[in-house]
Amino acid sequence: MREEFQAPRGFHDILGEDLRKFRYVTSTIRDILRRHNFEEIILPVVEYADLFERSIGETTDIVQKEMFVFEDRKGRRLALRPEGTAGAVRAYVQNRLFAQRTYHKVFYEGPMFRHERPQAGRYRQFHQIGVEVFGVAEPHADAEVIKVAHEIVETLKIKADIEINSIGCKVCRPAYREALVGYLNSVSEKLCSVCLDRKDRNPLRVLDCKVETCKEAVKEAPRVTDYLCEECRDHYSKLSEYLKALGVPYVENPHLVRGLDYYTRTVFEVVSPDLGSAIIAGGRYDYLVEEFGGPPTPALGFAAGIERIALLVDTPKEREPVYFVIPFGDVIPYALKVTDTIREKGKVAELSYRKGNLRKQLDFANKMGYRYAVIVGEDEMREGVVSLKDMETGEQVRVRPEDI
RNA sequence: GAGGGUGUAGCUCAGCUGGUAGAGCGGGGGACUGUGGAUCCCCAUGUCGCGGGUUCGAGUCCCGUCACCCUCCCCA
Repeated sequence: MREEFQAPRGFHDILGEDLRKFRYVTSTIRDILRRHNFEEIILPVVEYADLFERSIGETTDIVQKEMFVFEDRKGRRLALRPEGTAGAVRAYVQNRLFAQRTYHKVFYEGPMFRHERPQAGRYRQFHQIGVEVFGVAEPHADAEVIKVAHEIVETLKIKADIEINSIGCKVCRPAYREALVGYLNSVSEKLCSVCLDRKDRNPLRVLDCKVETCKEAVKEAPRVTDYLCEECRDHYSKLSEYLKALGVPYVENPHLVRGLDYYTRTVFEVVSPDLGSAIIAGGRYDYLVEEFGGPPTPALGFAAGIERIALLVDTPKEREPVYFVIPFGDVIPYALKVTDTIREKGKVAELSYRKGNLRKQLDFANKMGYRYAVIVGEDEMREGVVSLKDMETGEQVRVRPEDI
């Protein structure tokens, strides 16, 4: 019996042109992070499920219906990570990084898992690069983190808008929440059924609703920014000032709230108008480290969705600097040696295993996008040289293999 | 989780009211073993996503299922 397998729904292979784009995106981002002096950490893909439940929030969709949860042999509940921040905070506390120095800048890269309906740019296994800054309360850290996000879209030449907001802290959010719920009750007949439910459980998210009548109803709603306490207001206005100083364009979106419970003060999204969704998003989470057993430690970060970004980039189309060695006639031992010599010089060389006349061989090299053809015929062998042809310019010269 | 659409060669797709599978691109070979992006000729593409049903007969109709795409929800 022959059975053909398929990858499970929402899980996919990344190869060929997609992989080229993927690598282009990740290496570009990594290079930006390197210049900002972020330090890499590699985090486990599996954590205890309640790590996410307590940080992201019990009532969020991510926790309620999108986590891959399973039990280990002792019946402990484990989860495939749906995002990176919770694990990063856990690692920060568990490894006592707070004891090493006053602040830390780290980044992670890897797969995340959410059990949701696949769509363009949405997978059950997707990949993120995330950055976190631990131990800095001041808004210039916020500005620099948002600058990194901006640099990413700029460098990759992606059209995107940066939206920012502040959702306050322990001190001011309760009062705002109360005012908001009061307002929402007064317009409840205009809200969609989902929002009626949200109104009591997580009222801030009503502001985010895409239903037209809700958007309309929410226009006159009290604004978080009007309810911020002294410190939060100061933080937010300094952030704006610093972003201007850095030349980072942004728009204030008082309805931006983000879905995860751990955020405080600054939240932001980098939204692609072409995709209609966020490609990078993050914010500040000043209480999470403490909630996870560490010392009180303000922190913030963001995550960038690699697949979504890859949908928006064009990779530069260049010939790979590959030396394609074409043996022609009875010259295999010599061609083997020539290929090896080129590799010893640190260049990329491939000995052609293909059959056919020279025309076909060159045609093949051309199709593969190789930059150089190294023609090794009997004439060349006799003289101890090769004919090196630049496939881009068409120029051809005779050189000794060790001079390539 | 809800709604809708699609699934035929490696890719893009055609295939009428049911009668036993096609085109382009790509691939391989040749014209043409010593110079690529071109032209011409030839060749192979296949459990028609999978399973079941209706029928003398199903790529076509019906049901189920899986995957993908779109919208909603949510999110990177």
